[in-house]
Amino acid sequence: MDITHQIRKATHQVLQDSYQYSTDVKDIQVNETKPEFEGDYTVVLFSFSKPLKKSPEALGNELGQILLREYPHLFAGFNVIKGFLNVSVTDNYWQQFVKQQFANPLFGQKEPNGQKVMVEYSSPNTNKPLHMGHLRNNFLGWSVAEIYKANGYEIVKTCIANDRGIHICKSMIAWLQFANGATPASTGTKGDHFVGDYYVLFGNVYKQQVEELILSGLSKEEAEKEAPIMKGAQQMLVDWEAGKGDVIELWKTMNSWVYAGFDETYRRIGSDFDKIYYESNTYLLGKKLVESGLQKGVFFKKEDGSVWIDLTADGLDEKIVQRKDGTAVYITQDIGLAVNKYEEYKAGRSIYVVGDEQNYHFKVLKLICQKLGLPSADGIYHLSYGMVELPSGRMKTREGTVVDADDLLDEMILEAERKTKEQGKTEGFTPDELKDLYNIIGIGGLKFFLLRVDPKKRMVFNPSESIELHGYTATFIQYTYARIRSILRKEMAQGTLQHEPLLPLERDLTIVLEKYNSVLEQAAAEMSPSVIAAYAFELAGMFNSFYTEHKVIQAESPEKKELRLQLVQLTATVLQSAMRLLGIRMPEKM
RNA sequence: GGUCCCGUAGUUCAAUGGAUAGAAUAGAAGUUUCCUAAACUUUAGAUACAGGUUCGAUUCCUGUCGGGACCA
Repeated sequence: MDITHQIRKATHQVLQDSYQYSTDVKDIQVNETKPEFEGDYTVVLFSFSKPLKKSPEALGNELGQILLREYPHLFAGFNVIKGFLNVSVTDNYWQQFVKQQFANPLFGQKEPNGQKVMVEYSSPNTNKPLHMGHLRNNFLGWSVAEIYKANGYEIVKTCIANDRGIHICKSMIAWLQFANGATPASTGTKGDHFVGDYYVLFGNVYKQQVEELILSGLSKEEAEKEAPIMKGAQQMLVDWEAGKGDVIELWKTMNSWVYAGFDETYRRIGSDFDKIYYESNTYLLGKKLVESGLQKGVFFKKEDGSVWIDLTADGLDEKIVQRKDGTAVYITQDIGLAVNKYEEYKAGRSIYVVGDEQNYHFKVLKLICQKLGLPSADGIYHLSYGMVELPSGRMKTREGTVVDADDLLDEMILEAERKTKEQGKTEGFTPDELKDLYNIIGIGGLKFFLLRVDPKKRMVFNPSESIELHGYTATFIQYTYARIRSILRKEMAQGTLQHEPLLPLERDLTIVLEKYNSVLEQAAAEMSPSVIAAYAFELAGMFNSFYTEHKVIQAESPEKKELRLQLVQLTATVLQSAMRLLGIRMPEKM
C-alpha cells in the first residue's frame, strides 16, 4: 500500500476515533505538497471543517498532533498553512521502501484480479495503407491493454478488419482493368501500398469519366451514376455478396497482399492481436439480430421495408438498422460483432478504441445492445480519441495531405540516425546494434509523441519539424536509462542498507519512485497512457537532477553508495517498466 | 436545423473544485580535471470574453465570440 493510501487511512482513523466522524477513505484528499511549503504530502481539510464545527486551522493542528502521536513510524512532522495540513514522512519509511523494492523487477504491478477485458483497436480498411491516425489508434490500444495487464486484468486484444464493401471493390475493379496482372512481388511494392495505389487510381479514373460524361451532356448526378468504373465496382459488390467465384478469388488475393503489408508495419511498431475478426464474417450476424429485435418490438419496420429503432426518448434520433433492400448497415454488423465477442470470450468489459468522429455511433450501438437485452451491453466502452491534425488542419485523402504510416516511421528512424551520428557516441557498436538503436530511438520517439497527450483530445502533429529529441520526449528518458545502465554495468547494489538521513534529492527521487504504484492505477482508471508518459518523464528528470548533484560509485561513504545504487537500480526498473507499457524499448547504451 | 466536443505562455501540452495555474520548446544567462552535457542550473512569458454558484473556479452553470465533429 503506498504512502498516500496510508495517509488517507490514518486520517480516516483519527477522524473516526477522536472526532466520531465517519467518512469514506476515498473522500480524504491527499496531494503532494507544493515545493514552496515544507512537507511531503498535504491533507486538505476544508470539507471536514463544517461538519466538525472547527476552523481548518484548528482542525489541522489537532489532526497533525494526533497523527504524529499515533503513527510515529509514518510521520516526522507537520505544519498547517491556510487550512492545509502538510505532513512530513519519516526517513525510515522511505528507506524501508527502497530496501524492500529495489530488487523487485515487478514493482508496481498488481496480482491477477480475475477480470477479463477486451480491447479492440487498429480496425483498418483493407483498401489502403495505414496512416498517422492509425498509429495513434494502435499505440493507444496496445498501451491501454498493457496497462490493464499490469493492473491484474486478463486481456484479449482484438482487431476488426473492414474487409468488405464498395470501397474494397473500387480497388479491385481498378486492378482488374489497369494492372495487367501486376502484383506486389512483380513491382516490388509493399502489398497495402500496392492495393492502395489502385484505390487512388479508381478515384482518378472515376473523376475523369464523370467529367467526360458531363461534357457529353449529362448532369452531374447522372454522370456520377453512369460512370462505367463505378458501375463496375457496384456490380462487383453484388457479385461478391452472391459469392461469385472469380470475384471472391480476386478479393482473397488482394486482401492477402494488404494483410502482408499490414503485418510488416505491425511488426515494426510491435503491435499484436490475440484475435482478428473479419467484417466479411460478422456482417451477416447482425441480420439475425435485426429479426429478433423486430419480434421483441425493439425495432420497427417502415413502409418501404427498412428497419429502424426509435431513440428519441433517449435524446437521440431514429436510427436505421437495415436498409430497404435488406442489406446491413454499419451498425448492424457491429451489433453482431458485439454478440460474437461476448460468446467467445465472456469479457465483462469491451473497450473499443475508435476515433471521436464515431461518438454518436457508439452511443447508439450501446443503447441498441442494451435494448436488445444483450449481456455484453453494459460492458461496452468507447475509448474515444481525438484526431491527429496537421498544422494545416485535418488530413485529407483528396488533397494528398495524408501522412503515411510507413513513410513516417522511415523518417523517424532516419532522423534518429542523423541525430545519433551528430552525437558521435556510438564507437564500438556493431552495424546491427546501430540499426537497432535507430529503431529504438525513432519509433520510440514517435510512440511517445502520440501517447503523451490525453487520448480524448485532438492533437497537432508537425511533420516538417519532425520530432525533437530534447525535452518531453522518449529520447530524454532513453538517454537517462542508458546512463543508468552504464553505472549498473560497473557496480550493483548489495542489498544491505544502513540507516542514515536522506539528502533532499535522494528523498525527492524516492518519493517519485514510490508513487509508481498509484500512477499505474490512475492510468488504468483513466485509460490514459499519457499518465504513464508524464510520470516517466518526471522520474527521468528527477533522476537527472539527482545524478548531476550526487556521485554514486564515488559516493561519500559506503552507506551512501549502497543507498544510491539501490535508488539507481529501482529507477532503471521503473523507467523500463513504464516505457514498456507505452510500447517503447530502452537502449542499454546510446 | 439538431446533438456533442474544444478555446491555457510565441508554439506543443499539464492541472480528481484547492495554496503563488505546471512542463517542454523557442528566447536570455550560466555549468565539463569527476559514474554518458541527447544532461543540469537560473530567467522571462498564459486561463477567449461577460456574468453566476461558494470559503475557494482553468475546472461547475448561463450567455457571447471563435474552432471542430457527428446526425438527416
